[in-house]
Amino acid sequence: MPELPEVETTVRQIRSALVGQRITGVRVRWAGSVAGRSAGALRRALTGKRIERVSRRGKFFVLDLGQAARGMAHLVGHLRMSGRLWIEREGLPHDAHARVEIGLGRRQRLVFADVRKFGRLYFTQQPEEIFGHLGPEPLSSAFTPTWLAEALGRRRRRIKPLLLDQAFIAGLGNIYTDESLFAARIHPLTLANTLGRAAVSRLTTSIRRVLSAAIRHEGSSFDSYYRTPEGRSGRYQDRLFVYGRGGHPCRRCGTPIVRIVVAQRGTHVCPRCQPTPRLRCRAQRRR
DNA sequence: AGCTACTCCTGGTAGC
DNA sequence: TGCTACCAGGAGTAGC
Repeated sequence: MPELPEVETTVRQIRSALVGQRITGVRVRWAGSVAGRSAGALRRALTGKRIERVSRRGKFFVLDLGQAARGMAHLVGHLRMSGRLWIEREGLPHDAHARVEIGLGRRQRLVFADVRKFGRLYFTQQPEEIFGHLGPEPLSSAFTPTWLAEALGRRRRRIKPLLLDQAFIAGLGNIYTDESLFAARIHPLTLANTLGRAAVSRLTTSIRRVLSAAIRHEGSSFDSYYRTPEGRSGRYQDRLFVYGRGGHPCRRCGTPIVRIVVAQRGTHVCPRCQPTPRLRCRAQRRR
């Protein structure tokens, strides 16, 4: 499922083919993929616009359209569970799961495909209305141990659902949250404000390292859903320590990885490397 | 504030 | 072989 590394990989691989292109037309094959407006309205809004910039914010991809002087418009999208983007030659038979096709110059088109139909495209003048609530980018300079320690200290919440909360940090999903917590040797049920300075420091480093390594390996592909725009599977799934490895031996200590459910999400932990938080330890110390 | 349940949706698979 | 039932899961929302 596309998280930050998969969206980053996608954006990097479509950027050079898109920037400078003018949109020649739009075909919506599944109206539900377009948020907030009709297929016709999206076509009228996009047709004729020039793509100036392609970027990412959290798990959203962003196409900046038109000239800043005349007020930028933006095509923002979220791939959710099974969305994909790629560029192909105009005239090919369309993909079975193609939901929106955007005509470009040079007889090419940008395809937004999505098996499970959870993904969405938004056309907007005000992208902050769509992703303004997002927390900091974990690979930016704003994401520091100091910031994280302060932010965690204010939350009485289990660390895993907090890391999955896009308003807290942008871009982490189920896979990279489990991997980051394992790398930091933190149990997913630990209360955020009980983490010590050393643990917060490890967590900061782990999140950055896990995401960077996943980007270097073009993300993770488990099922047939995620492929890069160039058609390759990701390679990071072969390097995972816990996600999807329930019952298999921990790569660090050999203890079988356990799958539990936290906040309705499958969650993978090494019971030895990530000891269960003992909420009574304060009371015990007092005795 | 933070938890759970529910919704959207399909392909894959377990069970019969 | 072919059927049904169930599950995964990002994020928004409702209700407690």
